[in-house]
Amino acid sequence: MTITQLQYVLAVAEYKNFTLAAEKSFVTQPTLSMQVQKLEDELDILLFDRSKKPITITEVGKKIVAQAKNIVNEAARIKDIVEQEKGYIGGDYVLGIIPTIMPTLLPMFLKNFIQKYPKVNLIIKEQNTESLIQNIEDGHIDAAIAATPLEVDFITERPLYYEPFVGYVPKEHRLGNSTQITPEDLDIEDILLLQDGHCFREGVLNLCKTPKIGGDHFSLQSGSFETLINLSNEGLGMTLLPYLNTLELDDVKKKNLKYFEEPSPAREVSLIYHKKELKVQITEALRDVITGIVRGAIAFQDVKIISPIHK
Amino acid sequence: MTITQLQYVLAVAEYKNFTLAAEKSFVTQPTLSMQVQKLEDELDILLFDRSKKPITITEVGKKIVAQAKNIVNEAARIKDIVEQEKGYIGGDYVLGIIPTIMPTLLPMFLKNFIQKYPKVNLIIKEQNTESLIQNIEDGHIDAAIAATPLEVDFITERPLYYEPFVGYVPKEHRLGNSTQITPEDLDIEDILLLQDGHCFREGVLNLCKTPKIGGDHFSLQSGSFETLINLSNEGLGMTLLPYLNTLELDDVKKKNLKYFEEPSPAREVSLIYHKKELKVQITEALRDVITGIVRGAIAFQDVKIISPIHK
DNA sequence: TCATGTAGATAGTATAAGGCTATAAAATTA
DNA sequence: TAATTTTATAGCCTTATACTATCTACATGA
Repeated sequence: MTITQLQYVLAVAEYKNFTLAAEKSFVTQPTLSMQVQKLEDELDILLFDRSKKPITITEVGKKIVAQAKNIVNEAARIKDIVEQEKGYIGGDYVLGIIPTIMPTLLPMFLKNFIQKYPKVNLIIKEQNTESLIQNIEDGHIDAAIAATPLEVDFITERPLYYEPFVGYVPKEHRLGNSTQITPEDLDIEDILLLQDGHCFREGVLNLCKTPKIGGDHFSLQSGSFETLINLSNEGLGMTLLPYLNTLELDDVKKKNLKYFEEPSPAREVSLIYHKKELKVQITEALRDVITGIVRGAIAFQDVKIISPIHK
Repeated sequence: MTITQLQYVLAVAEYKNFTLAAEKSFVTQPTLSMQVQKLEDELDILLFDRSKKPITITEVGKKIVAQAKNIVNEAARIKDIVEQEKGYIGGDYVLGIIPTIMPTLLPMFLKNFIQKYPKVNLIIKEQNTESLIQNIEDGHIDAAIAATPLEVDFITERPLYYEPFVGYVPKEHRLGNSTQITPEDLDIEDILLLQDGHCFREGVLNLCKTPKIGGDHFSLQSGSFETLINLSNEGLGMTLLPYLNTLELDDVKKKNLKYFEEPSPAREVSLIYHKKELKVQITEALRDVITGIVRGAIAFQDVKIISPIHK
């Protein structure tokens, strides 16, 4: 039994296809097939049922795959330990970011980070929270930036900042004349929200439903806040913007912003990664850069965190 | 990097000697040396300082060794999973037992166990608690039977039974006429104890010192209770016997037994093993056999457990 | 001091492992 | 049934991993 064989098994388990698994493992299909067979012979057990299409994993196979994940992860940490020892910060690093954070946060730290750590090849992927979690589990993403808390058992969350929400209320709206707003002012019937995540829970906003417009169900898949603002201006209701998104608005639109009374509802934005930490130094470096930069940009005192998950 | 290489590194780390490590790994010294070198080359780091005698492990080496232990352990579990799946209960199984439990407990379950699981090659080692813990950490012992709680972080304890202590008091002794005794009756100055372990702590007996006789320090290294009884009969003081040891005494000696008032002080005897469980099925089988047999032999209700460790 | 012993490194070699290309076989899809 | 996709097999080459034999470095003691 070798670590390589276990990696091949993991690839097959993931892609349910030997040819594809071989490609992803950067070897030819026969090479991978042979190694998987060898392991099956050695253990004298069938890991995959090749008679079905797509290939299925046997019951023992599932247990072995789970354990193989462990082993491969732990083995990867050896390399980590060595790099940490050498003080080397470099190599590929895949960072996932959810769409509603990407456009505002990335420009703030990217240039700074790649200047400071030129040997790191940062690969950014925009994905929704669900995909991020899956990819972290599979080891395709080294860390991600998302709204927390997520309460996923294999994920470590390191809060980066707390970002208050700001109301965007056109003049014609029923709240158009108020200077400050409170969570109680909000009404599910005239508020526009992105589908991605933010579940405004009990005690704060209590709007844990699919956004509606009028009576029609209407969901904005990976829409931008720009779209929400435009819809809002069309009289379809008010909306909520994360604080960082309000900074780049033009003066006309800024006039429609209504801040919440403190404690302002806010989202917790965290760097998340697998509990079996890999590339620790890069993750720490990234966290340092982001918190250092954000510290200046967001200085709200009293916030109330809104959980992004639907229970 | 291969699992084999990591195993070789572990062997060198343990024996601090390449030749011996090679022997224990059942390969020749050059083979092992080469593989260790190859790993060092691959990681581009020195794991061992060969200039010193005996060999020392570098700082990085220590971290790598710790991680290698993890990996090798996790890899061993693969075999475990397969055997569990096949329902196979067999192979070598090394069980450690402390000297004060060995002579009474082993005869009770050994025959039964080897009949029930003929494919298991049970290897029994008598060792003190300290050695057992070390050997469990090093993977040389699969499980052990010892007095608990030990509070060792990498060890799982599974209590087997609670064994009360019984006083052995010769007629001439100051307590010779009492029918029952209490912990308060005991006096460090006239009690004979084995050095191995049992630390009678606050709240129960509070005799956490090296046994004395008269004023002279006198310690019985791995002595038997037989010796204690003989010394006691010589007028050197009373002693304490674990319940199971009292069953085999002759009638004359049995008359000197004084039971404690309930709650009787007792030791907790547990099956202990590494948290990264290996050979789970055998361990479970062993536990089943022992608890099944002991259930009949010990039926005390109210006991107060004495911790075996010195704080 | 010099022989002697002990421990680790090195050299040379046989066998096995792990990779490749080419191709066959099996199963699915058109 | 033909075409396509997917996995298994065969044959070959290179590298790894084991071995034996030997060398080197360093203690140790006569």
